[in-house]
Amino acid sequence: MPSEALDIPLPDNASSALVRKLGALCLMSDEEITFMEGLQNHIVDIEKGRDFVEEGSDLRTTCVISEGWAVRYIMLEDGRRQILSYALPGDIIGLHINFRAQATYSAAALTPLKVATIDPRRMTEISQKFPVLAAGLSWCTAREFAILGDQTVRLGRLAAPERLAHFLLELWHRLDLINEVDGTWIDMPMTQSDLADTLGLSLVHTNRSLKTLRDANLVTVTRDAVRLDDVNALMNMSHFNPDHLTEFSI
Amino acid sequence: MPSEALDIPLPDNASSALVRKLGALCLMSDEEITFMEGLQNHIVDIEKGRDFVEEGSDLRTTCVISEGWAVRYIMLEDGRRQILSYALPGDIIGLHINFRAQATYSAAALTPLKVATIDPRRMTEISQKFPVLAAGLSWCTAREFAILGDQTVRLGRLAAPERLAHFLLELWHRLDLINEVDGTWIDMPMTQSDLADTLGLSLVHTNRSLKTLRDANLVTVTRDAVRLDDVNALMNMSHFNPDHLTEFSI
DNA sequence: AAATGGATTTAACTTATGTTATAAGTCAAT
DNA sequence: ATTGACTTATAACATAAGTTAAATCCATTT
Repeated sequence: MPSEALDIPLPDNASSALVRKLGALCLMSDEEITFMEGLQNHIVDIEKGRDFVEEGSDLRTTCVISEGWAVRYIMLEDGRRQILSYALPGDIIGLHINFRAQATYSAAALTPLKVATIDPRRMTEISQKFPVLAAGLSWCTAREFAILGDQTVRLGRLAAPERLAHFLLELWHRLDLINEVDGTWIDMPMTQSDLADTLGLSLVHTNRSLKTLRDANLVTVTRDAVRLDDVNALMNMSHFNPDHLTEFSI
Repeated sequence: MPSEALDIPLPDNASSALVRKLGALCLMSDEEITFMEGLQNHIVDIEKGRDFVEEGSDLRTTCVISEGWAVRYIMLEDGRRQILSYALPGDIIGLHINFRAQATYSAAALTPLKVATIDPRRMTEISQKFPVLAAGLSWCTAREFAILGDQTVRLGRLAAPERLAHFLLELWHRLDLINEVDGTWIDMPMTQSDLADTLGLSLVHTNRSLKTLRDANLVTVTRDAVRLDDVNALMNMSHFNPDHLTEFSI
């Protein structure tokens, strides 16, 4: 209603995930929406499991996730792997790569992926020409930092079942923001092994922790989804602070 | 030499830590240096131990560390604390706070601190008017992300003595970049309890890990400093990848 | 000089998590 | 249907890390 009065079109479902995400927090002009959509006209398909950023290699492309899920991760020489973050639709990988020659992480497709690849210099262009978009991207950056902060607490200070609960809640909130949840069901395209590498646990202990939550009637697990059966209990046990994410939802 | 030929003054020791840091990677014009220094004309002193950012409270100030060390941290209701990152001279806390009402972390002074407080809108101004400075700040952001990524690997996948070695190496490299190391000596203004909250360990186990490194002749520890006695061995045991930081040192 | 309080160090014990092994479930390809 | 590769589930055992407690060390104040 207010948007009609102001003649500013709210980005609809036909828009890219990034524009929908940014549209949720700032009123963009037609010109800005058009520019942002135009940035993403080069879409590539990436098959499930494929690495599309490799640590140490030249990184000269900004990737906007259009459809599907990706992970950023670091692999040690001895095979240990740590997943750094999940990139969901609308998320950006490599927003800040000016001056950077080499990627400090790898990225892989957890599902079949559609990615808009953008010349990072065009992102810089945004800051100069479109202050509202620039603020939107700055907001995305702040949000990334908040998510990484929570990830640090999770790994550093939570016990295994707490970590799992905390992570599921984060996913749920993030997916909710982009309208990809169905009630308290969450897609789980990753294997328990991926989950282990996310939570800093062994595969076996990840499975044990999942069983702990199941046995406490906190979650229901199916092959490729999880339902949060008691969100409050999960929040309490894991000290999850939704403010860190919902701050970013207006 | 090249800088004289081009009539571009290299920022000297009289400059702020941030300008020195940025000067190490991009050639700034006189105007840019002056602007950047002018931004930091409001310096406040913060006593050791004081909290100067509090999670949940309004955050409307960007802080540039001018002298001293600070930590960003998150505290759980039950007293568990996790340090998210260290802010050293030249580092910025709250660079991306547009739209953000509330801090998602707290920050405290590890040492007596001199901090330049800046209206975040003036930082936005930079992006529009000074492309070189904007690129410099983007570089700072990318570096933060690389450091947080390493922190995630440290907490998620390294054993206690590995974590400690890895962290010490990170500090050493970061301090080296701002000329605050003396050989392989590193200042250690934090207590072992702070260290524990950094590494996601208990105080006792942090102390044990320190002893492990001491007994292996890898480090020498004094009251307020640590010497890295065998950098190569420390790098090998902790899988430290200096590229993640030195990428940022040209 | 004594006293105080914080920081470090170490020991003894408990617990959480990792490791190895094996079985069972699932899915895709034949 | 049958295989094979991957994934999930559990058990038994080993080890790393947490907890509690107490002693020593240090810096600061009295």
